[in-house]
Amino acid sequence: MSGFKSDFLRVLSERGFVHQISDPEGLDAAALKGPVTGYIGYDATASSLHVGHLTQIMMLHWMQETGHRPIALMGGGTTMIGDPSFKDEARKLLSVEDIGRNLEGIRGSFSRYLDFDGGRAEMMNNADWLLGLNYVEFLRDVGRHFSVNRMLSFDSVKLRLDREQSLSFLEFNYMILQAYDFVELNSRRGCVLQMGGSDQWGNIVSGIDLGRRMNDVQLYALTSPLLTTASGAKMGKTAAGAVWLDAELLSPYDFWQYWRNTEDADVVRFLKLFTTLPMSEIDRLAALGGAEINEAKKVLAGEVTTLLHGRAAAEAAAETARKTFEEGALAGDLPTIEVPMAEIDAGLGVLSAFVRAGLVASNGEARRAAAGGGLKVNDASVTDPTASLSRADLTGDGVIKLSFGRKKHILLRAV
RNA sequence: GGGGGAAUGUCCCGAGCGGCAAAGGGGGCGGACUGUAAAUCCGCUGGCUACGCCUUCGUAGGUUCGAGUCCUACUUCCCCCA
Repeated sequence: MSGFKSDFLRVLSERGFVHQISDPEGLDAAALKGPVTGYIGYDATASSLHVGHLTQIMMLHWMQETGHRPIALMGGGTTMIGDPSFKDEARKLLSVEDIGRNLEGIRGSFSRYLDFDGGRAEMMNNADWLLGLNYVEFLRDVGRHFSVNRMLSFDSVKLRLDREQSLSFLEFNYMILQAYDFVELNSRRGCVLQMGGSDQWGNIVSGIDLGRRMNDVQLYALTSPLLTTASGAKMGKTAAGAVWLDAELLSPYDFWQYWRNTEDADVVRFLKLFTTLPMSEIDRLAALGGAEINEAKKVLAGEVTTLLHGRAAAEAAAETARKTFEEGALAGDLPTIEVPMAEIDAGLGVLSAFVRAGLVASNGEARRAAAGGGLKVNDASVTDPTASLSRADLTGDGVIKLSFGRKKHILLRAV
């Protein structure tokens, strides 16, 4: 698997980013000869990227680190269509306004990982060339190179066809547009590599074929493995939803916690993929066993959070976690909600306080959680569901600590 | 075009003689054990102003004291024949 001569492929390979490469020797040689331009596309299906995208972002990061030129391609055009790959049903079409808003949200995340100064990296948007296409012209220039027979044979649409779920003509075109993007980037920027998750293989290879047919150029594909945790769950999902990169949607503290709670079996793999620590350091951490592996998890959480939110935010998160979990003390910068003092004086029910804090979804859930011993007010279990909070529950700092389970804590601040 | 079957708790799979808030899994959450891990064991897994009330079984009607369960039409999917 290794034996690559270029820094670029050697690093990606030893850190576990490589699933498939279309022409490993050819790409290795190209990367050895000089700077290679490569891209990854991101569709604007949500207002923020999440942990599932992080692998792809790190690949662009390493590309730049090893002396090449990454392009982050915003899918302002392709998001209008929606990628049907491996989806069992069509996704709802997003409005133009939503797409625009989502793109804005996504853009910000990249600056933490890529240095855009002096054209060392670039952000582009396929809306710039896709939206103005002339239909008939496009069909004659590009469409004629695609075989429907072949497109129907791809694994990515197999699920849909097997279930005889409708695959609309709109979605069917996604692959063609993505292939066209690749060729367009090749013409515009000399881009010869497209990377992506393993589910993108078919789409990427279509672009390679199209490049050869239209312009007789040699393009390359590199995909990363689909990430799951050691126990088989998809990466980046928690009870609360996706693990967002945008601090507005997921606080740095919660982001840090997500990594801190990594399963033992995943720690080394994640250190390689999601941090920039040198391999020697990772090897050292990998040697930790038993309870000591918690140190490795803290390093993991610290490094990943630092990359995304900065050193200060990472240290604050680590400190809050230390106080909360290791000292059992009340850390002042836990997530906080504000409640008017008048409501507390009026006797705010414990159950509704937990609902207000967003720790549980309903009074009923709060009631059940209390019955199961899962609710705590200032570290004391709630046994009476009809109890109310009062001024007397306020700690010295004027807050009440609400805990659901051992890991979720919210401060209720009276104002 | 003809014939047969199926849609269940808005996470998924899946049982369901006309009395059902609806079996059982998975997943998730909580508890115990640990190391803020995994594995294991236990509990919970419609809503509410809560010994009662309200809303749920593809959609819309109907029969019935009462329907997820029976009838009709429609929608979507699966299988067989042409």
